Amino acid sequence: MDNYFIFVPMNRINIKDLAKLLSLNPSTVSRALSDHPDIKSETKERVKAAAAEFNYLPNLHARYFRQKSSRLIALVLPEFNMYFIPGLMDGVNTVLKDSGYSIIIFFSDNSLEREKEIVNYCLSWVVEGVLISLSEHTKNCDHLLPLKDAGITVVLLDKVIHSQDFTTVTIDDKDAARNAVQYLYENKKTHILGIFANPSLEITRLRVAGFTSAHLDAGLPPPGDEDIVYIYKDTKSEWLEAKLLAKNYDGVFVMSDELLMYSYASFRKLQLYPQKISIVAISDGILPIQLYPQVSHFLHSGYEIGKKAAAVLLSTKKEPSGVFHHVIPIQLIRLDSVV
Amino acid sequence: MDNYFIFVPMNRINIKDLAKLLSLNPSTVSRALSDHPDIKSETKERVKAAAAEFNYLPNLHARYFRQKSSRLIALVLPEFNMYFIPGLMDGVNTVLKDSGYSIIIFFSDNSLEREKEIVNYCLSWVVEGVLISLSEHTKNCDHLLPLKDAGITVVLLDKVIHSQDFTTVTIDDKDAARNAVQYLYENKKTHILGIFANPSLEITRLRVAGFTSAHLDAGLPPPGDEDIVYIYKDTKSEWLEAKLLAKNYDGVFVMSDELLMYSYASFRKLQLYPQKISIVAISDGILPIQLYPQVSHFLHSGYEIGKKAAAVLLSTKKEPSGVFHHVIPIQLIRLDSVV
DNA sequence: ATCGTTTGCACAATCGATTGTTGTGGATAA
DNA sequence: TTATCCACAACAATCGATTGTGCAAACGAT
Repeated sequence: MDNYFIFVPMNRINIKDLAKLLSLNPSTVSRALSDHPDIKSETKERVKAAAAEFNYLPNLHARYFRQKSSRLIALVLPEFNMYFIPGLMDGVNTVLKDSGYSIIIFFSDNSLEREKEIVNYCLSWVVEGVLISLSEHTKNCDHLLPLKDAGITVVLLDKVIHSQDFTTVTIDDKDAARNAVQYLYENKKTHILGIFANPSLEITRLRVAGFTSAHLDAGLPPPGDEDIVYIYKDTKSEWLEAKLLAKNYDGVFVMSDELLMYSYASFRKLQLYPQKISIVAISDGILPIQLYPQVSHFLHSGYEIGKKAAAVLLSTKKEPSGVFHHVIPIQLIRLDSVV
Repeated sequence: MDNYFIFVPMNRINIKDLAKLLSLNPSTVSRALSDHPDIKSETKERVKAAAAEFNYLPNLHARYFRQKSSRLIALVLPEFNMYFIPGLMDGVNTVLKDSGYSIIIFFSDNSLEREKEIVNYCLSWVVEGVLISLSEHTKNCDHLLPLKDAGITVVLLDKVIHSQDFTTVTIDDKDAARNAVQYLYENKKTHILGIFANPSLEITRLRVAGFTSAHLDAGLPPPGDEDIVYIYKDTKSEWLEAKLLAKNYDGVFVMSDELLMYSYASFRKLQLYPQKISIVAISDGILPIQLYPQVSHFLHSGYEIGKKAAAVLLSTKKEPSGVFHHVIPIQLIRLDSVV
């Protein structure tokens, strides 16, 4: 008298069960459900009715395993920030939700090692496409090549490294920074401090380049080392405040929402803004309108980048093509902060 | 002379190829890679070396298909808001990232129909757990029962409906609202307006209940219909402003970040805040400190809820247990807004 | 009546990995 | 010497769905 324990009540119907119920062959059931012309319509209806009645749902692992596809798109993000990422995800989801693809999401936590692990995961899951925003410790895209070799479409977005191997979707970082400075200059600001993130990011280097070249274009003396500050996570706000007071700045360029959030309190506390300086930022658009007074910015829309990247990925899958570097146009949002 | 196009360069190594290369049986390779005691260590090393050299990665569809599991957790969200969801995702990811599970994400777009579709997707993907925050049109959890029947662990979080069928993780909504009002009352505010979201949400009803009962506890007259406003997406701000001026309010309770964002401009524009009224909100904590002046709030942390829900899910999978309703403690963050 | 041609379905192989069972050579014990 | 056992791998079935092929019945044309 053994004891039998039933751990999982297997009440899940598969295609074989369904076939048995209908006295048909599984292959017939499969073809009926996918409207194969070989199956007469009466049979199709019987099969579909039974499938609905018994709540048959195909096992996608089995299906995609056989079909050598997965209908899975990986979204790989370096971290979760409040500003840019939500819009990006929204944009990606908007494009993919009705395409039959599901989104599998990974966070690299800004670690190259983890990014490599994730690449392996993507290969193991046989995903059909990868949307990736790189970690800040990633210096090249070699670790993504196995994806390409496996025939998996890869699109880099936002935090990218330009190369001839992978398509990218970004804003024109250099141009955005250049325009921001020019906008300040047009409003008679000539002493401009630039606040930037980690200089090892391509996105930072490009924005610094734009910042610098705009000075030259405007006939201003090029910014000195003291006019460009790089802020890391552990930078003390006192240090920034000293920089702010070191010169008689009349304009500030802030390269991201995180930095705007970080530095805004100092502007207010030192009574620099709006009294003495004007501010222009590059931003996703949410934070600047929440602040008081608001901040003019060049709109760097995560939503648009996400939408574009997902769309590019889908169209590349439909019709393979070469490597492109897509640039999302930016847009000046004029608010209070430049006078 | 036909033309042959090679669409996908199949350079992916599977376990059979590896076995052939090593003159071994696939089963031996499989056991070697998983350190089965039947395989001698010399063979194991040969196999592992070859696997590394040829970059062998297991096909997880095949593996999990055979093993009847998937190592996939579904995260189902009603929409993407800037305040609560990012923290929630961060919390979920923090717990799951090292557990061997991958996160597959779905957005219901606040549609019950889509939610049902997603349930089917979860079944089709044979996910091992579902973390779900319900859509605002969801009135009961019947559509989740198939998940339960299939033996899939389900945890409702934040936007939930309490029932005896599913475990939930929330804050004590009623208590949070009650405490908020009490806090205002302790600061001598006696004419309080409550700003609430869609009254069909359980979360709204609970907070309204707390709002009302706190009046009674404090000996205040219960709030009239005019003291409770429900704001939908298309509500005009003029309407709210009329309400704000209709009575001589000295306190306002705002039930969420979205509503705080929505109404804050009106408070400022009408010069009610900080001049005439005090504000207390329930918030994820980000927005209130960005506003100027800042807003005191009861911290409703998406991060904590996400972490807890994911942890509960994992522990339930390890050791199945009954239905629990977990409540995350809230915490008062005193900032400028109550005087 | 005979020979195609459809029509409609069954049969069987297959995807890649895991796992229960079987088999073999060598060492040890009887 | 023969029987027994163990270590190590090979063999084969299996998961659920898809898909190439085979084949009988039905039909039409000659």
